[in-house]
Amino acid sequence: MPELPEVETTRYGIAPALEGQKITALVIREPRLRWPIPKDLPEKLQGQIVNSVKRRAKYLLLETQSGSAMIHLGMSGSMRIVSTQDAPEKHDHFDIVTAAGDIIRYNDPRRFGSLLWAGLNPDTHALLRKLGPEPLEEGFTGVYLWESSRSRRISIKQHIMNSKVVAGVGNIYANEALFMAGIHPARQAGRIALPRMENLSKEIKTVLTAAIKQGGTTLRDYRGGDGKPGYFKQELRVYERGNQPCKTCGTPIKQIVQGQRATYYCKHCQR
DNA sequence: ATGCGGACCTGTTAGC
DNA sequence: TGCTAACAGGTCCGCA
Repeated sequence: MPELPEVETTRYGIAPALEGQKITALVIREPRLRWPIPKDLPEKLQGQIVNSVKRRAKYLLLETQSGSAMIHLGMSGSMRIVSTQDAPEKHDHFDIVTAAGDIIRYNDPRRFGSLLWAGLNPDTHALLRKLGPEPLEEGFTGVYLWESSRSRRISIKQHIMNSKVVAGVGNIYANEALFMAGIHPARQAGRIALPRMENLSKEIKTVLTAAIKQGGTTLRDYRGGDGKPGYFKQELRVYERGNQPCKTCGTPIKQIVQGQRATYYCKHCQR
């Protein structure tokens, strides 16, 4: 499911039930996520007040006085707010219960997600320390992207999907941004000139911002924290459109595999 | 340092 | 209709 816009949509959905609220319990039903949920996490969280819900890359950070809980949704995770009379369903791996009586419930069929503890300065956590800049912040620019790619022989698509380069650009939005920027996804990152990198950094920001505005992209079963699907799917230009006509020129969209991930592009519009 | 492939899981769909 | 294989929104790790 979730790329950056979907994680951001989830953040909007769950923040009102968490911010300023006291956590009365963390109920774990299945600790075997990508990394096991730490055994001492329930006692760490119990009694803590959530000051704010933030996002770094695709991690949600629940900030409390003593540190932050760090949640990743993996490929198939989602969170929703339920109440005490709602029985847990299949793959509902943990609940965060608040003093107001809300339950923030985590569901993840593939269990690629995680729930970890990050301490008082989450940026120093091993999983966050090496991340590149946030794509929607000022530190991510065409100059940065250009400098980060000199002498790199990897394809531009794999380069922008590398979380050390920029945090949180996943497969859907990498495909879409490259189409919007008119750049062929297989082009070597180190061979793209600065003006085109300026263009690409802008399109990454534009496509992510537009997707957040639409509540994310619902492909199969994704729902935001408020239970609504995302409406960005109708805006997709190339993703999952193999053999269908390019919305700009009509040429059939090509589908290839790069780094074991599906890539879609228009061979006429992208060079 | 860089790049590649494998690994972790379950559910859905395409193909025979 | 039913079985099997391929594929799916992520990303870390180990090896060459």
